[in-house]
Amino acid sequence: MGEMSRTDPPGAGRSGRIGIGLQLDATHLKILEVLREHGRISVAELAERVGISRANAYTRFEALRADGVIKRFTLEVDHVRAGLGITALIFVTVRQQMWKQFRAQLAQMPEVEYCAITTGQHDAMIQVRMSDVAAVHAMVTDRLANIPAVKATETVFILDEVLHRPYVLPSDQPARTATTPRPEPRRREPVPLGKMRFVGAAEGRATLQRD
Amino acid sequence: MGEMSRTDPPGAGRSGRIGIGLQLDATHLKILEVLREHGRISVAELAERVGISRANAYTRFEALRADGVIKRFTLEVDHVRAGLGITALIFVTVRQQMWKQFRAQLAQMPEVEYCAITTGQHDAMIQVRMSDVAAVHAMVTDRLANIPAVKATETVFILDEVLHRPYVLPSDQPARTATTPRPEPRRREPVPLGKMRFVGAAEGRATLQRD
DNA sequence: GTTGAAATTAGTACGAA
DNA sequence: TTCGTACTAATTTCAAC
Repeated sequence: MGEMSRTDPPGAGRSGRIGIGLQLDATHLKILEVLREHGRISVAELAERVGISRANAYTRFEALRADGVIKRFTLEVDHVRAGLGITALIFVTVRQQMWKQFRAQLAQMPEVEYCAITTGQHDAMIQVRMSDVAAVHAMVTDRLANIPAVKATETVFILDEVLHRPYVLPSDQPARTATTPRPEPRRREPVPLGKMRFVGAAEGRATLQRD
Repeated sequence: MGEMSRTDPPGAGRSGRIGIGLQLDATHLKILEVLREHGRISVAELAERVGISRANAYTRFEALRADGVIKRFTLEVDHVRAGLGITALIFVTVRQQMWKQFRAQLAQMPEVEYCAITTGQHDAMIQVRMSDVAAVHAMVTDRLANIPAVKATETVFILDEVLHRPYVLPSDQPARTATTPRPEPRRREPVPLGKMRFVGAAEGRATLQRD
């Protein structure tokens, strides 16, 4: 089988994309739904589950890869059994104009599973998995605190992961209700006061710069 | 190929596990490292990359599955190309003693990619992917606000995902420095004041209940 | 834990609808 | 585009070392 595709996806890896990409139809989504749960089944079995011919499955499968919709195949592990049973979220306040260094430092931290730049009170959220809580403490105080770009951190622990889907698809979106149609008239129901709160970006965040 | 393993992992799916699980050695970790990047390669090629015989690779591969360390094979998609370019985090305050309903409701929301119970100011964090910001708004006001267990929400948007590893492994952990050895003497360096802040659980969280 | 050979399955190429 | 089939190549399984 080799690697299933020797050719590198044309636009993969680049952030700015040139082509518009292929339009996903229901069959494409079905393929992604099946592969989400069974990323290692053969294309023949994939075709059977989706209800298309094998040749068609090969064509679409390769198209999804070539177009970059499918980035890579991977797997899910049981973190506890893998020896890293403690998960923590670290919210980071980044010193402005040091974003580049912040990103560079993070790239060298293999213990970080996820990092995203966010709006709101903090600037970034980091998710780490550790063997014990002491390791989290060490991570925050020794590793993160030594990064000049890090101004402050706030750590919370994850007590339980209720659900964790590899990804969601447009087909997972609930049908827009009558009360919330598409982006046309900009008027919606009055929101129960004090129940919801959107948090905008902190000042000076417009200076967000890549690399 | 079929599904690579017809036998169901013994302890998979159950939360409380009976067996202790197998002890992962360096070879196991290497296997997981390779599969993390190339979840679809053949076991033959896996053996070659890890540097072991094929039969050995089959044995260990199956052991990792049977023991539940490997939960399932999946893939990564480009969310933008898949049509869901907006990612948001919704921090939820849950009405105490309604955790069970909260979990039940979430299970019926396929648009939620991730949900974890956390310590700190809020009770849970939800990650969603949507086609546009209006959809996030609709999600929060129509879907979440209708859940009685949800007392309040706070939404932040993800501006950029700096890095996203499928999972981290013990072999990804940086070597414990001399300043931070293993959990023995409980004394560490003084932490730069005001730089770090751990946030404990809100009051009444001890009532956390499953299902 | 390793190697080698048989049996099965996967991937490719092609013409037809 | 999609389907069906035949051909080729690779993978898994099983046996012996």
